[in-house]
Amino acid sequence: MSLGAPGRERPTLESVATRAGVSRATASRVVNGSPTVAPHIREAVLRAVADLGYVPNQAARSLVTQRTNSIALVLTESAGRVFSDDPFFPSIVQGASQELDAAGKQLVLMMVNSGASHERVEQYTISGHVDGVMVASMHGVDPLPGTLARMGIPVVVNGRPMGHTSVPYVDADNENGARLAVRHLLDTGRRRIATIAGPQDMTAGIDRLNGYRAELRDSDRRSIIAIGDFTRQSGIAAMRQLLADDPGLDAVFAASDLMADGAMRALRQAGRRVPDDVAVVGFDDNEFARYTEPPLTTVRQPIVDLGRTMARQLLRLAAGETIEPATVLPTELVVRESA
Amino acid sequence: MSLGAPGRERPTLESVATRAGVSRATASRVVNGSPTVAPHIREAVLRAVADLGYVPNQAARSLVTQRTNSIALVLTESAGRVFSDDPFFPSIVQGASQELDAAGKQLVLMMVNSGASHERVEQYTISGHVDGVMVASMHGVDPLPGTLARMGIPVVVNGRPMGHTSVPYVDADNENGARLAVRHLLDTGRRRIATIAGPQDMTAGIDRLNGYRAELRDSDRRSIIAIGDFTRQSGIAAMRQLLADDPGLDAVFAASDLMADGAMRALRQAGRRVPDDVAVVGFDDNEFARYTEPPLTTVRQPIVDLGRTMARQLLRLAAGETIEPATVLPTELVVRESA
DNA sequence: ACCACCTGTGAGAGCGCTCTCACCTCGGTG
DNA sequence: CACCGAGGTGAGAGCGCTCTCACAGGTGGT
Repeated sequence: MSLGAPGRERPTLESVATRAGVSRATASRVVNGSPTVAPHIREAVLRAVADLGYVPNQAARSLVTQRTNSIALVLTESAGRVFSDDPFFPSIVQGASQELDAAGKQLVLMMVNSGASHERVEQYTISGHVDGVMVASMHGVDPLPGTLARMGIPVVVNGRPMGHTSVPYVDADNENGARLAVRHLLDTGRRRIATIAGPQDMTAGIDRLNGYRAELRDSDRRSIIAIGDFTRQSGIAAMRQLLADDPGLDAVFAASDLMADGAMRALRQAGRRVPDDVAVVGFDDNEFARYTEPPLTTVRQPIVDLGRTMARQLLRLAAGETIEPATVLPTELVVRESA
Repeated sequence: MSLGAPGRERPTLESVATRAGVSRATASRVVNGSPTVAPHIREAVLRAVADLGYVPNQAARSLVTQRTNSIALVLTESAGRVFSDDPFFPSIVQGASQELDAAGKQLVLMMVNSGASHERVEQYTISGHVDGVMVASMHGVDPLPGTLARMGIPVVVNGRPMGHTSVPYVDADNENGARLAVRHLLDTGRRRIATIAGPQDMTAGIDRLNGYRAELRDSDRRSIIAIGDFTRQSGIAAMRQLLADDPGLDAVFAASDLMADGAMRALRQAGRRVPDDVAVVGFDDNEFARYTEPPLTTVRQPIVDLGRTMARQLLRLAAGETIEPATVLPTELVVRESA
């Protein structure tokens, strides 16, 4: 038993060549689509390939070409939060996967939790396992992307990095999205508009808060702020705090749909009606936003597209092209019933 | 510009050996932790490794060892549904990733949509890119796992496959979970218990329906059935149909939390109170089940653990061990307020 | 008729690593 | 004191592929 793999030996290029009556070099040319092969020879080789069920050995190929056709996606976040209720990472994965598939590249997923495993990622990357790395980092100043880039590995990150790295990034227009939300609240006659901001060690949290502040400032209104961490639970807590701080508020902009949902629960428990007493706007436009009660007005950010764009940029970078240091995708307001 | 990678040449084993004043063979021994190396030599080699920043080239290593240290996770489902609101796949990924990380293996994610891309997966797998494959297939009779297994590639699938393959699988105890749900409803005095079943081309859907039926049969009650596809939307539609079919029903067991949530909405719209008029039990125990109104009583299935177990079994299989053809993880009832 | 040239093909040198095997040096044994 | 075995080390043969280079044969110009 043990060895597991029965089946006959895997055919090699050599065996294909022999069967087709050509040299290994020519067989290789056919397999790799070189144009300098006579039609009848190409035919013969292709037939041999089919007969034998030949598939090139990727390791051998990588060894000589120095390329692997795979791309790593590094998800740095406590594993628990990466994949909970929040479809953010899954959507990034989906987008990246689509784009890589189309380019015939494979996606290698790496989840990084502790700082210790950073080294693991570096080792893995250097060991020539991948042609490039996408980093969907969330928190603070993550040294990983910079380190990899300095080693000469193509890197693209998701979300504007904090600090001042020169690593190219892809992000949604968080600030403008927040402005759109607040403007909508202002336009619909709301006067005391609070916000439940995201974590302030992430640019997504910071930028959305900035947008909120900027838009209010432009219309001479005071800001009322509580901080959450994008989760529903934190939205509940933040909303309670806001109500305590300013019972007269008539609108809330939450920096995530999950927090907006939490806020609506807290409001309901406090006897406030949405949107009659308090209007609520979220951020993300997750699938469930259509199903909250009332359905959530929110700022849509194209997460899948973010993943796709990140992959596309990385592929260009890995191909030796020069890419824009920043790609910012537009956000838009989706008006439903909560505001 | 172009070539992208500046930085000096990557050091090879040869350069490490030279610097340490030993042969390549000995350097290799040290790097791979062979015990038959004199301490002072080992020291010298390790120093050279550190000085040079040597990292073994994975392609070269794979070429000779015929192993790659990576494992594929194939997700076969329309991409849209794989990563929407449903944390099923993300949780599987999380579990598998944890286990593989611990074993020093890498996770290669492949999303398969059309039947056409099955061939892509086969090619990729055969090309020696991975040491084994986990298939999280959802629908009907998927030929992929069988095909791979026949090629001598270690395969483990998630969820009992339909048809009669001999591919080992890992699954939750769907039938008993359903029985637990129905028994709870019976125990709490419900008389007319309906179910919103999952898709009947998936064993998860079938087995849960079977459990429902079996438990009702044991207590001589009639079954009232509607079929959904695990999504919230289908839960809404199914609930409406059930209400039309049997307005007197006083309980519903939904085969997914999403459908249970949909059912509760439909019930509310129909003016029924939960749980006073109609009790609702879900299946999954997704994160949001704690946040529905009222909080959802549901059958918990250990999805992350499913992913972990799948990975563990696959690793054993790939290591040449014999593994159980089926591993069934227990489900348990989580009582909240909806029933 | 000769030479320059282009096209298609094959020979062969590695890519960086692992692993078998032979070898060498001891310490212990008969 | 010859012999054996164990422990430690090095030489070298590949793993399967790509790619450079040389070469064979045919074409066209002079």
